Amino acid sequence: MKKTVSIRQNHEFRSLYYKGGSKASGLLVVYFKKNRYGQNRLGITVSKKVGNAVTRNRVRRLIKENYRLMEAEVRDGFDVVVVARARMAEADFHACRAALYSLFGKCGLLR
RNA sequence: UGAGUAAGUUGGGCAGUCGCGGCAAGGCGCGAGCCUUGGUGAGGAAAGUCCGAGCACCACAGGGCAAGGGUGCCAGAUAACGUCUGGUGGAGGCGACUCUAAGGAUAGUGUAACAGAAAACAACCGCCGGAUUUCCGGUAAGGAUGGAAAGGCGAGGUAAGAGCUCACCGGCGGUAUGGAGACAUACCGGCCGUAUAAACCCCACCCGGUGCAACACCAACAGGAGAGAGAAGCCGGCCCGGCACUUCUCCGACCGGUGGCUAAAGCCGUGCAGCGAUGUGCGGCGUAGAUAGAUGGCUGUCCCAGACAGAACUCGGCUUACAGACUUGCUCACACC
Repeated sequence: MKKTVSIRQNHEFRSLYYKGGSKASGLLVVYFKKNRYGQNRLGITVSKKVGNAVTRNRVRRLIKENYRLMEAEVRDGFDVVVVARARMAEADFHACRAALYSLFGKCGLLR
């Protein structure tokens, strides 16, 4: 199984916000854009509005884990950034999973 | 048993399963890297970044003074501290115990709103004496104001009063004794104008600045500087010279890579010294090191249903947040013997 490649550079995030498509729900916002690497890259943004360091870590892990589990069903060749909104602080695994599937579906990222 | 007080420990457990970061071993690959196995992987506050150190660079390179900042009862502990320990004075509590920014008001300056006559060379009312009515003098006992009113309270004394005199208490100064010291106790003296120094200030002691995004090394592109050679391009009739080309060296240095980066004034047990902080001997352990940032998800199960909260160079403290569970010492009340 391939490891999840992450997006790191700030300019890449900004490029996605500026040029990519996006869909939002109450919990999450997804930005996406076709890239030229032939594989997917994931970036996760959790702002300080969500909570303290522990809460942000938990949210980041939830999103990462859910993405990992559904990665096989996602079309290749996209950069995706998932932004957590404030309400994610109270969300559990299943809520996160539902939101992520719904948004990815709307974005046309699922096979 | 109840109430309290001080100190300490712990900070969901177990099983299955899917994952993540270092490390080690083995394997595959020219290599970048990949795979397998093993072991390891957040806190008591990791937090706030408030003090003190190590370490790094910059500045000064010796010393003194000034400025600015900090500390402020005494003694000790410590690498150091604004921390800690043991004391002293003061405050609170029946008590165990707790709290205390606790030098100097006789170096000087300032301030003390409102009220009040007066807030520090006190006379408004009152009281007493003399004039006789409107004034002069004495007086801090009483009234009234205030957070504070000229040591407190009682007696003597007096025209009325007053530390004017005396006893006790308090404060100040001196002497003696005890103590390492802060201080304590006793005696003597005169009765000495309050509070405020987290007001200026005075005194004593201490202090250079910036921080791991420090700093060191490796380094691509652009750019800059220098050196050498050439018969060969351009300017030129030719030489010199200049420009361009090529080679080398140096500077520079984004993104990036490596180091710094974890063994440390370390932790556990125990003996000795000390009231204690702590020191020291012996034995054992050697315990995260990421770089967009690793500790998580799911399922089952148990219980008292899980608080505050996430390492980012490293230590010693302080401060703040915190559900619950547990241990020990001591105090008070009640009951029993």
